[in-house]
Amino acid sequence: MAPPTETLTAERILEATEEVLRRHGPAKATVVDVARALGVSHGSVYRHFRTKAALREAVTKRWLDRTSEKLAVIAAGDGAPEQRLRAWLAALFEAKRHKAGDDPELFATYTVLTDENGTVVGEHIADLTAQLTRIIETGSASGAFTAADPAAAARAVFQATGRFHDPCYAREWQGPGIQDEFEAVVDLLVRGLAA
Amino acid sequence: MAPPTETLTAERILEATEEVLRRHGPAKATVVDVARALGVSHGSVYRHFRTKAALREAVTKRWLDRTSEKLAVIAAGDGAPEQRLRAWLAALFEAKRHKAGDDPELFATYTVLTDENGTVVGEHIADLTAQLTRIIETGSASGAFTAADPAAAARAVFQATGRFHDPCYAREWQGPGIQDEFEAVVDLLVRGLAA
DNA sequence: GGACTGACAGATATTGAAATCTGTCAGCTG
DNA sequence: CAGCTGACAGATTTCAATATCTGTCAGTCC
Repeated sequence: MAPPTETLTAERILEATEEVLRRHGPAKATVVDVARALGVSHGSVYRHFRTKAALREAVTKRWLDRTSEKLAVIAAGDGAPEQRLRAWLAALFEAKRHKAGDDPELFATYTVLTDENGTVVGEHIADLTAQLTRIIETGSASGAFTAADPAAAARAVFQATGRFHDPCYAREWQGPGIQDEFEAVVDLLVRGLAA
Repeated sequence: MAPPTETLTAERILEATEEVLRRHGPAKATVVDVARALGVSHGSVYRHFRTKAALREAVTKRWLDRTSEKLAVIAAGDGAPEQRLRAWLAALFEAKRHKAGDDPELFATYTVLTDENGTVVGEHIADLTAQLTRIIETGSASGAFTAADPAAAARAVFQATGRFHDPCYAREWQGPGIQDEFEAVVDLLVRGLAA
């Protein structure tokens, strides 16, 4: 299948694993499939990843990191904090909704993997919350927000918008009123922060 | 098992069904089991409920209605709207957390049933949101809240607190910081409503 | 004659044997 | 000798036969 005469790296294995997951889904994607896609024996894959779980965890981390990086650009922007907060939340929602709507099967795969890898997801959430904290801190400094504890406020904002980024709500992201609902929640939260 | 010489009512069937669900769990609870528990043939159960799904739906509705009724008392109370809102949300969270922590198996059963019965759950949510709307309307009238559209605000509050009542978060309700997180979100929302 | 039964057909779930997969490692290969 | 292979043991999954369940209805019993 793939060019067999090329050094086997963790990166190439991850790429092949994503492809296998895309093709077969999370339930039927095996380490043997990954090895076959790479034209090597499955023993070679175990040289780079101790277990199948570790391999899937690494794929999950890659996926989540891609989202983090995109949002970090917005968080580090230089607009008004309130606008940056709105843009950041909208981008998070849009990214998730887009993925879920575009390729529901792949999104289901992604959801299964995140369910298996609580630790990696926890780190991802910590990362996103840290980005939110920075936005709120900027706002507190400029007087746009009045948050005694920006980190706590960031956690509250993240949790209160869960309906618009948590995969367990994915099937509701295609409904008609969803955009209005998103804006209503964000307005309420921004008003609470600015109070 | 049960006294067989007594008229068979929908109510008695529902009671027996709850018991069977409690004992066997949602996957293994059959109509035959329910009939056996009542000392009748399963054909008799089908005289009162057209399908197994309808029977399970009726059980689900009963469960949800019990919660609605308890909360309606708080919603109709006569304290300050802000305090009533806080009390209502706290009662909703406490009720769910208590059920989930007390008897996780029964709660899992309840979760499976609600997943099957989207329509009934939708009505339940509409009911709860209507209660919230009434609280917010009172607050708008008295000047405690400034909500242009109380129904929309109610939906936003309900959705923003999903983490503290939606069963998909049940496993996180036992964690240590959860009470603080709940209060942080409620504070933020109340500030937003009062702004 | 209205409430109930129990046999039935088709759908669904259970079971256990066979196939596949995971993870290891001694040995091959370049 | 570093990287890879492929055979292997134990765990997991698949598959098909078997059993159980759902929903109906003609017939029984007050």
